[in-house]
Amino acid sequence: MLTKSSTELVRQRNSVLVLSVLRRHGALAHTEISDFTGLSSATISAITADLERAQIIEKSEQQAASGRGRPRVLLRQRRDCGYLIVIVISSDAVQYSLVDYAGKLIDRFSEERSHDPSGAARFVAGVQAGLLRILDRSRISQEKVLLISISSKGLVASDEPVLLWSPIFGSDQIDFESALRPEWQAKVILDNETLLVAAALGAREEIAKGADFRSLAALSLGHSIGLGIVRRGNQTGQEISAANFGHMLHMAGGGLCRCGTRGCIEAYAGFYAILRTAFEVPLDTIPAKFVPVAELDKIAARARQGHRTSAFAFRQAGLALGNGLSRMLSLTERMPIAITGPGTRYYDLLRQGIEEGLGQSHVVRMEGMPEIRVVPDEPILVFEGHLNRALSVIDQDIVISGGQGGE
Amino acid sequence: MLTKSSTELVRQRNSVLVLSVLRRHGALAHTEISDFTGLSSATISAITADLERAQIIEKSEQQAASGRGRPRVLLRQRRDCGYLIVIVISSDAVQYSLVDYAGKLIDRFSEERSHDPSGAARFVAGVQAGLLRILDRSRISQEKVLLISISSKGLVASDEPVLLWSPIFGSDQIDFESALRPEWQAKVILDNETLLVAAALGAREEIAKGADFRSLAALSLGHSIGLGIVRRGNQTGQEISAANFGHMLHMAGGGLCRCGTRGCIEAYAGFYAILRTAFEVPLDTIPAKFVPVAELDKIAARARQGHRTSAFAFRQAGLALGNGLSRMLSLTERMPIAITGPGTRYYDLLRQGIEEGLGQSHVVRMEGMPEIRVVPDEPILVFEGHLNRALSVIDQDIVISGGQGGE
DNA sequence: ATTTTTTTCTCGACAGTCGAGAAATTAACT
DNA sequence: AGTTAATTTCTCGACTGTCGAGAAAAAAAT
Repeated sequence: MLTKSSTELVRQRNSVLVLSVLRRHGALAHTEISDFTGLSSATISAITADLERAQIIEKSEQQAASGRGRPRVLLRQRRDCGYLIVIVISSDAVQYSLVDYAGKLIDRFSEERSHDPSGAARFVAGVQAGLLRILDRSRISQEKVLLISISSKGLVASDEPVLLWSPIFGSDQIDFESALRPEWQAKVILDNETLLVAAALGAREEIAKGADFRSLAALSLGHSIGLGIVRRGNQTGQEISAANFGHMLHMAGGGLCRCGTRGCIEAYAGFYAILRTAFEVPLDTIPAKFVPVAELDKIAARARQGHRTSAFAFRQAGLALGNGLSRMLSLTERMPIAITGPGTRYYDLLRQGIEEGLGQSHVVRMEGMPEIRVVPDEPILVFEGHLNRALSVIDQDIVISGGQGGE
Repeated sequence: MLTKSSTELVRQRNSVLVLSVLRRHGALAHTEISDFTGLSSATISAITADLERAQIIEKSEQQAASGRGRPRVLLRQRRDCGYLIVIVISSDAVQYSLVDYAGKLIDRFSEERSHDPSGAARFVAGVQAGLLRILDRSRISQEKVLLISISSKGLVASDEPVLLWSPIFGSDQIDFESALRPEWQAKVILDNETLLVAAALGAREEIAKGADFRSLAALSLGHSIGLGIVRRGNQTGQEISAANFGHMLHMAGGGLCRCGTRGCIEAYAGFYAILRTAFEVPLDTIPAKFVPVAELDKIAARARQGHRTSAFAFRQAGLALGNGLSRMLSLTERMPIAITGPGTRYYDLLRQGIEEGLGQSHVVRMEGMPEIRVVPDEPILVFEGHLNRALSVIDQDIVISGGQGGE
């Protein structure tokens, strides 16, 4: 549905544009902002004056004059304009990070997650406590927290911050919005972890390639399997789509998955599945809840030394991944695939299976093998994705609300 | 990538908005346009005056005054403002339609496609001839044709009007842009046929449900299998994604498909595949190029009378479709599925298999069976999709170019 | 001290939207 | 017939926004 436009909307959009340029390039002078945005100098004056009045940006102290002429006045975000809390939920820990408006990490700690199945209610209480703790450690007032950005593996609702299904809590849903709402007035967003990885890689790609960038998929290999897809939208930045890839059907009536269904990709390519195949345990055995990486390393070592069954386990995993990716590519355009997560250390063993699995489909035979790259440092990408996404949401909100009520 | 906004852009967008409202509701008075768009009366005056001057819309003749007060002056598109040619390519014919700017069908004819494999080059020549013919029959000058909107089954490039793969020409690519470029200055767009069906259904849904509409998939059953997905985008109307669903891998190393790959969905659910299974022909037999519907009707009749192998063929087909759909749903959000195409007449036989196939996956077990509806009149939907899409593209272009050079 | 160079700020012109009220036009009422 | 009420369209001034040009500021070079 189209909607009406007004001159005020123009100002809003251009203000967001200025903030985003500032975000991408750091502190900038008047002239540089004008160059990057394509807006005229007069407009930059007007917009920056507004933003300064609203205490969103500030003039930085005079730096050593670089050349002759009137020295530049650099503009930068006010760090104390607002804060962001990032919560990364993984299977064994929850990491809390406090970030200022300029994107600088102020504080961070992790809390081990006990593996008791006490469920969602207690976990939510833990998150509430964690939030208060990070706030307390840094002595920042609660109102200054503009956004809480959460990520988890699993399936996330598209419009609300609700975790629909996760490998940790199963289908015990968690609604973070309502869990935090009375105390926190900050906006709450929730994203699939691998989606953030894809978003981060997409942003990097876009900086490198510019308009040539079209789309990209990120595949995360670990205890569970995740997939994120980033596509460059028509105009509105880049449109991002999450995925429940790990539990896509690989083979009807196949091996039993942790989720209780048979034949999921994860039941072939998850760590526990590789273990199961390597030890020739029947495929309908209820899988182990958690597999130490050391265990898998041993199997990998054996496989590399030529041990048949071990190599076969990785090959089967690759095949499931390859088939799944080929199915994904049947529904989207051709795109490069980035593989991340702890499973990348076994890529040498998985590769042949992945390629074979891909090769069995029409799209790949027609368009050729997609580019596959390995990007091991997943946690960095997750955090980067959080920042990209969260800070641009904050920019948006801050401009719409016209600063902190000051006008 | 964000881009700068200006006041002129505001006018453009609002002009497009006015045109789109006119499109949806037919001839409207000043006041009504104001109501529908949310723009003030003064703005409507300014915009409509511009559009009238540019000869895009016109005041209609006074109608019988309906109530008291100053009588309304209805505004409507000028039919002769420009024309659209719609080309629907199907396996046995090519249909040409000439439509005026108001969306009214002026002329239409079909040309049988000879089944000779003389290939793409000759086909392109046929299209060129067809275009000239429809132009000639209606005595409309070539410059007045603003857009040529083409649809076909198969895989379409996302940014150019290039047919990458089709059941008819295989991977003999056809670039319609360059094929028509010297003679025709009209814009050329190409869409997957089932995508247009999905777009049309999505538009209907959006009218019925308003903002509640989120997304929808259309599945077309016939000699080949097609899938289109429509999602409501963030702001920019609805974003649409094409799919190569028919040749998604159903089962590795499975039955031989027309495309030369093994195990495609089509190799189980296409008409020829159902025939093959019903007659217990080995699955690696090179499939028939074309299957008369009457032939399939016979099998269906036998199946309905309880004939085992025939019923099995439909069940297998349903299973492949259900598995495929479940895989699609693993990569997207939950959405209703509309089934169209000639294959809908066998839906009673396919249904059980489809539901079983869907039920084998994690998403469906978790979120429940998606809503499935049967919408048999596919050709109408294809044409409706063409019109929706093409006319809104024309509106866009016409506003940007500021009418036909008149200012 | 003056000139050159570079950056920032300011002013008037222009484009767009909006609200209010004037103008137009018909039906209904006395 | 004359007047009033209702309804629609048009117009005017106010406001917001962007832009180009040139003034003002400030440091280096001459």
